[in-house]
Amino acid sequence: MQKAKRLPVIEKILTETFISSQDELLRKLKAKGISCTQATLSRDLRQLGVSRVPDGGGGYRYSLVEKNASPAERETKLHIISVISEIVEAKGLLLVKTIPGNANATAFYIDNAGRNEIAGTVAGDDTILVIPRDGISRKQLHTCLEIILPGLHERLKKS
Amino acid sequence: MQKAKRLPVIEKILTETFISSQDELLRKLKAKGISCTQATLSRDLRQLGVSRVPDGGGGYRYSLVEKNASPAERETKLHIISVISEIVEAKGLLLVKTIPGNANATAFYIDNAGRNEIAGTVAGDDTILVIPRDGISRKQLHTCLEIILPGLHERLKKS
DNA sequence: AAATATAATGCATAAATTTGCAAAAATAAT
DNA sequence: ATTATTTTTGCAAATTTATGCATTATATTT
Repeated sequence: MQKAKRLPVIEKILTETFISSQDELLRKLKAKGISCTQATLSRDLRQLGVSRVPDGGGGYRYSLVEKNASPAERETKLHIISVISEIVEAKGLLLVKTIPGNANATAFYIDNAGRNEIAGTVAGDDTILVIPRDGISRKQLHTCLEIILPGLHERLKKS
Repeated sequence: MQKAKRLPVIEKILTETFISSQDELLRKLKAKGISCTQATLSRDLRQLGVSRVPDGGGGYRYSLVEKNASPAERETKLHIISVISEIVEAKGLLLVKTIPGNANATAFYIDNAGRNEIAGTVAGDDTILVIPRDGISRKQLHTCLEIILPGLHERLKKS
């Protein structure tokens, strides 16, 4: 089971390289010491929300649309991550704690990540309640969280 | 040869309907009286710059990213079209005439359409020079123009 | 208007992607 | 700790998409 380590690597490769097929991605992963099958990549790409767009010259490329957003947006993501102090799970919900006054901006960011796993959020001043959609398991929620805000797992406290 | 009438219809269908495969699109087209093969659609979609994105729930959908832009953006397109008075071809270039003072905004719009066929533009006060990339035929240029600013063909004067 | 060059398409086939199913791995529950 | 669940994956098969080639229709040139 190496999905957790594979996804971030895939994201990285996609933002740095021009990839036009899953087999090509497969080779790039192998080169980085990660091995799986193309079928697995097909599933990963879908979960990551990767789309395939015409490259404007005969071919196609896989694109992590959100990541290809403006530099300002990436900045925001880093900023958001830096502002989160702690994450707690309770009653199947997620409590995200931020430094005072930053809950709303953070909640907005989470809402706009466009993740199907999250039903919605409610934010106070320094705390956000993230409500998962019915049928989403803790595991799925964690993976989702890792996708929109990588590296936060470490700050996650089990209740 | 019905590509010219097919492309706009495809665009319309894609903006109005949730399409998840080329065959599905094929059927929708048939229903509208346009018939072709899946192979042709594959080529059309690429030319239109249609991408395939995860729908957030197990499947994929074809999406005309630029069209799915904000209402404000569509407004802009309509506005741009309304502001163009005439198009003339000369020396393999395209001269787009606008009402006074609107050339720059229009040129900006054309530049940002992200069309590979166009090398660049130069705008004065009411005239834009559109420079096609080498190897692009007049036909290709026309199709390209029709894609970014539909309905303008009628205003095109041959030199 | 002929002749020549381009572009559009279908057909069949190749290539790429997705998916059902079963086994292995990981997580949660008792 | 064991047992029961859920998740991850590979494999092979099914589905979907792309493409080489030949043909017909359009456009350009002379």
